[in-house]
This record gives sequence, structure tokens and C-alpha cells, in this order.
Amino acid sequence: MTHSTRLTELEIASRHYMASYVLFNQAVADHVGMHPTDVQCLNLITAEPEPVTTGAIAEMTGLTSGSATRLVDRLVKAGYVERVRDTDDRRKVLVRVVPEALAGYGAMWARLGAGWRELLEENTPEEKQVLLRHMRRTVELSRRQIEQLREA
Amino acid sequence: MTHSTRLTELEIASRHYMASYVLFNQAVADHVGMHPTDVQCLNLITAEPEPVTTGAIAEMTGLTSGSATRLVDRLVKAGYVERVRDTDDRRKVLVRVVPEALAGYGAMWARLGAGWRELLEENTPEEKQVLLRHMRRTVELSRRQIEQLREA
DNA sequence: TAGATTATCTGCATGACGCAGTCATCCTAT
DNA sequence: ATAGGATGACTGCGTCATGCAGATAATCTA
Repeated sequence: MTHSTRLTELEIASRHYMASYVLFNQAVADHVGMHPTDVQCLNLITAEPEPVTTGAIAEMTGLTSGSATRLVDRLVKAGYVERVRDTDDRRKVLVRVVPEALAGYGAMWARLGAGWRELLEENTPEEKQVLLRHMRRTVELSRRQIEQLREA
Repeated sequence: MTHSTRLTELEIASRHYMASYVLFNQAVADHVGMHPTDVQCLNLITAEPEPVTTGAIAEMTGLTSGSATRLVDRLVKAGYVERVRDTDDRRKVLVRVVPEALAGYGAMWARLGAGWRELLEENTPEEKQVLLRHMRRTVELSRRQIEQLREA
């Protein structure tokens, strides 16, 4: 990934791949009239089995706690989530997705997701394993490198 | 990718995968004191064999032409690129990467890129083909869906 | 050669974000 | 039991990236 040396096909593809996600995320956000960060956040918390705290959202999105609060404000205002105080630790605020509110959002994903799912289904189970492994490894590597960057 | 149905492992991994890229990009940006968009842009234009126009940058990043101008302003100010008027069409501005300016930037990537490259090298040639194909397909699908979203 | 089109650049307004401080709640050590 | 500290979430304020609309210069076309 130095710039003096030639980049491999795969490295170049990676860049465009990542860039395309940013564009896609932006397009989705524009379409539903939200900020890309908000879409990103919704995607992350709907992937979680349980409601998450504001702090967890801050960590997942890389925002400060203050900005995460504002992010949740926007999602609440838009009706996508609601705040629920944690009964165990009353300092915490659980952000719960409102399933009904995701109807329109879900309808969009039903259209888009179909194409996406097809794309995945074009792969054999073995190939899917390769992709899954690569994604997980990447997430892990990314996490380590972020730590490294913050230290230095 | 609807939210009423269960998400597959691969779909969940995809989301975290994409999210991790955003975080990583942000961390890199913080590290070099730039905006994420600027890093994104540098990654894209250094992946191109030839200097690109401001308009091309606008398209690649999804920004308006005005914002792209400002983006280039920042990169110029930071010394990463320089503006060169296109001699064929003097309306156009070619944005050329300044190789020397990427020394520090490149040094960082040399460290980070090593881990990244290793990750890719952990795959057999066949597996790399699977990844490459998937990335290209995704970019293509993404492009089509963005178009679809803009129409609707 | 005039008018339309294209590529880039600017003035202005909006809004997301970080920072630093505040408040409420929980934990811990004496 | 209680004081001091830690933790989680929230606010005031300033900064800055971005979109929008219009300006300017260069090119194309009838």
C-alpha cells in the first residue's frame, strides 16, 4: 500500500470496494433523508440482538459521547429508535430500535437487499466461507491497527 | 437485509466489515491530521495511473463540484497534490499527486499496509480470486443500486 | 460569431462534530 | 455508612466540511 511500489489488482480493488461502500451509504442516507452516520448506526444496532447503550454506539461509530448523544437524538426524532433507561444501572440509556418505524426503511432494504443477497448467493458455500473469514480477519486487523495508530 | 427476518452470519459480518473500514479511515485521518474524506480521496487518486480532474474527484467521492474544489484546496494546502491546468482542455484542472509529499504518508502505509498485505497473502491464489471477484461484483452492484436510489 | 454547454471556483447558510464542562448514578475504601 | 472517585449521558459553544446557487472562463455548435 506504499505509493512508490506497484499496487496489486487486489489492493486496487479493495480501495474501490471500500469507496463504493461510502458512496452507497451516502446514497441510502440521501434517499431516506438521513445523515450517513445515522444510517451506519442503524445498520449496526439492527445487527445487534439486544438494545445497545449510547456509549456502545459511540464506540461502534467512533464518535465522542456527546456526538453519540446527538446522533441518538436524531434517530429518536426520526422515530427509528427510543430511549429506555437501564433498570440495572440507571446511568445507562438503552437505545431500542422501533420495529414498526423500520417499515419504510425495511422496504427499501427489501429491494436493495435482494440484489445484495443474490450477490452473496452466487458463491458456493466454500466461497462464502472464504469471504466470511476474510471479513472477520479484516475487522480484527482493522481493530488492531486503529489501536496502533492511536498509540503512535 | 430486512429487519424482520434473521440476518445471516455473512450479512452481519458485512456490516461490521464495512463499519470497521469507516473507523479505520477515521483513525488514519486523525493520525495524519486530515479529514476522512481527504484520506479517501488520496487513496483513490493514488490508485489511479494518471492525474485526475477535479470533476472526476467529485464523482469518485460523491461530492458536489464546489465541495470537490474545496477538497482539492485542502490537499494542495497540505502539500499532497498540485493543480495542473489541462493543456488540451484549459477548463479542466488536473490534480497531480506530489510523490515526495507522500513520504510520511507512505511510511505510515508501509507499516499498516504490511499487515494488510499479509492478510491477503494468507489466502491461496484461488481464494484471492474469490475475493477479487466479490469486490468487483460489489462495486458494480453498488453502482447500479446508487443509480436506482437516485431515480426513485 | 453568438449562444449553449462544460469545468471549476466562490459566497453563504446549514449542521455534524469535538471539546470541555455538568449532572446523575454507581462503586470502593476506609 | 459515607466520602471520594469513577462512569455514563447530556449540553454550550466554536469549528469546519458540505450543499446550493450563482459567477467566470473555456470549449463546442449551429
